Amino acid sequence: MAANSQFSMAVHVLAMLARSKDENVKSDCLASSVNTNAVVVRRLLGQLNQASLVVSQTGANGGSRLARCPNEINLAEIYKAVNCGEVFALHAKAPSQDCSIGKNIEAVLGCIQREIDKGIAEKLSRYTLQNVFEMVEQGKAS
Amino acid sequence: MAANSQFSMAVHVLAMLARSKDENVKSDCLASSVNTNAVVVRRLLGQLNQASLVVSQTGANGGSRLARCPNEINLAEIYKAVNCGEVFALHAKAPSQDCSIGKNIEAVLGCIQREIDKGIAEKLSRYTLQNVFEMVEQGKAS
DNA sequence: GCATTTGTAGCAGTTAGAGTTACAGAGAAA
DNA sequence: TTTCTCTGTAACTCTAACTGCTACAAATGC
Repeated sequence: MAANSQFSMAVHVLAMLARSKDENVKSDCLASSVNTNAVVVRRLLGQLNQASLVVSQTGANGGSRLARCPNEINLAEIYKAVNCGEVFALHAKAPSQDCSIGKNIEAVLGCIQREIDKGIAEKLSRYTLQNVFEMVEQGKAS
Repeated sequence: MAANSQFSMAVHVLAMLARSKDENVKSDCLASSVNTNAVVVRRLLGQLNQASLVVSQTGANGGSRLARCPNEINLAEIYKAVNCGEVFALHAKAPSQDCSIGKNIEAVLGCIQREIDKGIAEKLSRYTLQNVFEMVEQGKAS
């Protein structure tokens, strides 16, 4: 499966930023906690920046920080920021239009897909970054 | 993203089998409707067979058919049969254990992940293959 | 000016999946 | 029994996507 670990990495990074409050955190520092390369983190921060979740600053004493309070950011926003946003993909190649099923299956699946995606967003939106941060700090997983 | 179109293909194939009732359908026929290769379909049918959703027969007049009535098969089962079953992947490489966040984030994310996956399964289980088949036949997407 | 840090381009390595060919084995029908 | 038809599966290539890395321009504080 498309092991999309971008979301996990994003939550991890944002939790680090939540811990540092208004202080800028360098991509190097984030990268070593996530255990990856600083460039990978900066690419991710670029996406989070486009979604208005973080603010970055170049230059000496630069780095990134949250654009909003941790309790004003929910996981659905994060998911949306880093994901194409579909649980499952529709047909890679269009099915045969000569077949009654091939002709209509995509519309039906698309409809179901949207419903599931809405459900995911709804569930994720119940968690704020603040909630996650607190769970992590308390070392409890629920 | 991990464009996992296996689920779409599986529903497509199973809908074709639902249409053919107890008659065996050849992988060639399924492949041409899905617009892919027969071997790809047979690999998928192997997974569906392991999940007891279809029965296949080798030899002349062989092929595949549903193992159960279409109204006794729901989409959650199909999803489970072809998917690793996680919305998002956890960290590819374990995060730094020297960081309080790195140390606990995986447990927290794992917990959230399981909750979301349960939500997806719950929503998918509301649709039977029969429902999908009828929607496709009627050419309506809801 | 100088040191530091981001943003981003460009490249190599890895992985997952799709598509293809090939062939052994099962099973119906003559 | 032989033959014809299918499935199951292995092996290979191609492609797309992601990761990791180096490099460097531009921004910014001192």
